[in-house]
Amino acid sequence: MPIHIEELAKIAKVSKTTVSLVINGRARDYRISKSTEKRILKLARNHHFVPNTLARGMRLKKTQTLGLIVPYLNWHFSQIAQVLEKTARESGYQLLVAMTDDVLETEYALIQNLLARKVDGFIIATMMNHKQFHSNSILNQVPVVLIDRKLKGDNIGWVVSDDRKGTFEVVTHLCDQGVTDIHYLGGIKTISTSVDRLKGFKEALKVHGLLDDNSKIQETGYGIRDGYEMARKLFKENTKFPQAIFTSALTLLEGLLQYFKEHNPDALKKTQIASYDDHPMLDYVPGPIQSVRQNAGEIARKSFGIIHGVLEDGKPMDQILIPPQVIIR
Amino acid sequence: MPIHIEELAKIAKVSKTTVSLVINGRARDYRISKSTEKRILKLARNHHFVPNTLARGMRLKKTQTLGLIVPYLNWHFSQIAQVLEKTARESGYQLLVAMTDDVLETEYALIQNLLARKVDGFIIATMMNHKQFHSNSILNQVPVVLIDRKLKGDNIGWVVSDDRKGTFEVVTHLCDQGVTDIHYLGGIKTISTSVDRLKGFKEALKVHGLLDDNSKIQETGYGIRDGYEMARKLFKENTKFPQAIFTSALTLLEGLLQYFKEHNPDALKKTQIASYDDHPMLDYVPGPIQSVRQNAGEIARKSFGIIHGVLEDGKPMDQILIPPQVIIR
DNA sequence: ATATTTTGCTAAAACCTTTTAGCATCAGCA
DNA sequence: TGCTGATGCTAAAAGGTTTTAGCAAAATAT
Repeated sequence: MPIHIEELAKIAKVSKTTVSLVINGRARDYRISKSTEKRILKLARNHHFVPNTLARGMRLKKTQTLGLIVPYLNWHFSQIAQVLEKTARESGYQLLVAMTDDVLETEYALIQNLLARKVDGFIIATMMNHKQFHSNSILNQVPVVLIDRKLKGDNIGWVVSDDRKGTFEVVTHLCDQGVTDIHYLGGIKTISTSVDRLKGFKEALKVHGLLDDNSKIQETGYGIRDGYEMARKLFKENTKFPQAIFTSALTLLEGLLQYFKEHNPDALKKTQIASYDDHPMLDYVPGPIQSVRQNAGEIARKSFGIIHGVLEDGKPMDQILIPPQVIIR
Repeated sequence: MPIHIEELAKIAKVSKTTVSLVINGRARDYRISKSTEKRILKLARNHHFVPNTLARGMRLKKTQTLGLIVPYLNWHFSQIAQVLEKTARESGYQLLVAMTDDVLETEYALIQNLLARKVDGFIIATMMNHKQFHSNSILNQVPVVLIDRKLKGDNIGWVVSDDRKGTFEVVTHLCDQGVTDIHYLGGIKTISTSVDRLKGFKEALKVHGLLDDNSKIQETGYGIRDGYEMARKLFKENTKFPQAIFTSALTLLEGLLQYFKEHNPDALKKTQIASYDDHPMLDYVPGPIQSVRQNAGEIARKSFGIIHGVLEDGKPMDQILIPPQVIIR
C-alpha cells in the first residue's frame, strides 16, 4: 500500500536511481540538478514516501536495529532500556527487546532469532559463562556489549557497575556504625555481578578486622522468593538477632522485607539493612535502608556509545566500569 | 558471513527451491523425497542455517514483528512489555519497543519509523485524540491495539483497565471509612484514562452523598514532579488538614510521598491515601496505602491476542475492559 | 569545425527469500 | 510400443532498495 521508489520515479519522470540518490542526500555527488532534487523531495513528502527498510537492509547489510536482551524488566533494566532506546533512536537506531528469564536456552534461541533479523549489534545481560560465550561463534557476526555481567575476553565489550566498590562502600558504612555481625544474601553464584559484590563485601569486613564467616553468607538466586527464603533460613538458624543484613539485589531486599512484614514486624527497627540496587520508593520504607544506586543512564549511554563507535567509526571494543552511588538514608 | 540458501543448495546439490521447501516443512506438498529432505535438514543444522528474515519479510510482506509504543517504562508499562514480549515470542513474534515521553510528535515519528520497518501491527499507549488518530491514514496499513488509553472508533482495538470502576471502588472504600473530605490529584486531562478515573471518583462521592467540590480536584500532569506540586498546592490552599487524598497514578503518589517526607512527615498517619496503580513496595510504606492494581499481564495477553487474531485468523478488532483489583492494606 | 570536458541522468546488478508453473524421468498398463 | 500418471525436482519472477559504471547531450576549449 505505501508508495515505493519506483512509483515515485514514474511520477517524477526520472529513474529510481535518481530518486534514491536524492532521498539519500547524495544528489550533489551525482550532479542531479537542484530543480530535479527539489521536485523529487517535494513529491516524496506529498506522497509520504519512506524507504522500505527491509529492502534497504538487504542491500546495505545493516538494519539500524540493535538487540537488547535482558533477563527481565525490573526497575534497573527498565531504566537502562528506556535510556538506551532514546539514545539509540537519536542516532537512528531502533531496539528489539527480548527477555530470557535468566534461562540459558532462551538466551541462545533469542540470539539466533535476532541474528536472523539482522540486528547490527547486541546489548546483553548474559547468563553465559566465558566458555559458552566464546564458543558461540555467531557472536563473531556482530558486535556485542555486555551489561550488568562482564566476561573476560578481548574483542568483547562491557559496561557494568563497579559492583565490588559499591558493595565495599555500603558495607563499610555499616561497619563504621559499629556493626560487627553482618549477613549476606546473594543470588546466582556464577555471574560476575555476584562474584564482585561478594568480593566487595568480604573486603570491607577484612578492612574492618571482622572475620569472614561463611555461615553468614547465603547465595541462592535473584528471585524475590529467594530473598524471602534466605531470610527465613537466616532467622531460623540464628538465635541471636542479626545486627545487619546486606542483600545483593533489589529483589532480595523485597523478599527480605516481605519476610519481615510477615514474621518479624519490628525487625526493621532492630536490624540495619543495606542493599545493592536502589529504588525511589526505598525513601518511604522505614528502616532506614542504605542502598547502592547504579547509574543506569550512564550504563545505557556508554554501552550504546561502544556499539556505535564500533559500527560507524570502526573503533575498538571497550570495557567500562561505572561507579555507583551509595545512598545513605 | 552466515550461510544462505543458495550456498546450502549448492552443497546439497539441489536447487534453492528444494531447500526452501524443505526448510519451511513443505517437502511433502511438493513430493521432495524423504531422503533429500533429511539430507537438507541435516546440512542446514550443521551449517547453522537460519533464513534471512529481511528477504523473507520482503517476499512474504510480513515480518513477525510488532511495534510497542509506550510513553515510558514505568512499573506498569514494564510489566506489560515483559509479558507481551514473552507472549508474542511464543507465537513467533518479536517486539520493537519505543518510548514517546508522552510527546505527540515523537509518537508520530515513531509510528512512521516502525511502519518503514514493516512491523505487522502496533500496540500503543497513545497520546493522540480521536481526531488525530483517525486522520493518521498510515494506521490503516496495519492493525493497531491501544492500551492504557482508549479511543472511540470501530476498526480500532483497545485493552484498558476499567479505570472508572477501579477508582470508584477504592474511593468508595475511603467513604466507607467515614471520610468525607477527599482530594483528587490527577494527570493529563485529555486521555481517556484521566477522564474515566475522575468519573469514577465523582460517582463514588455522589453515591455517598458527598458534594462534588471542584476545588479539591487538581489535574496537571503525570510526572512525579506534578504530584509533588499538586501536594504543595493542596497544603498551601487548605488550612484544614485533608482527611484523604486520591492520586490517579503511581507517579503522583510518589510525588505526594516525597512532599510528605520533606514537609509533613506525620501527614502519612493523619491522612488516608489511595492511589490508582499498585507497586509491590507499597506494602512496606507505612500509611497504609490503598491502591488499585491493574492486571498488566492480562492487558498484555489480551492485546496480543487481538492483534494475533486479526493478523492470522482474520478476526475482527476487539475492545476489552480489564477489571483491576483494589488492594486494601 | 573538431576535440574535450562537464552536466545530468540511468541501466542493471545484487541482496535472499518464497512460490507458481512446469519439466524430465520412470513405472504401470493396454 | 505408446500412453498415462506419478514422482522428484527446478527455473524464474517478484519484492524494494543502493550503487557502479557509463551514456548522451551540452558547454567549453583548441
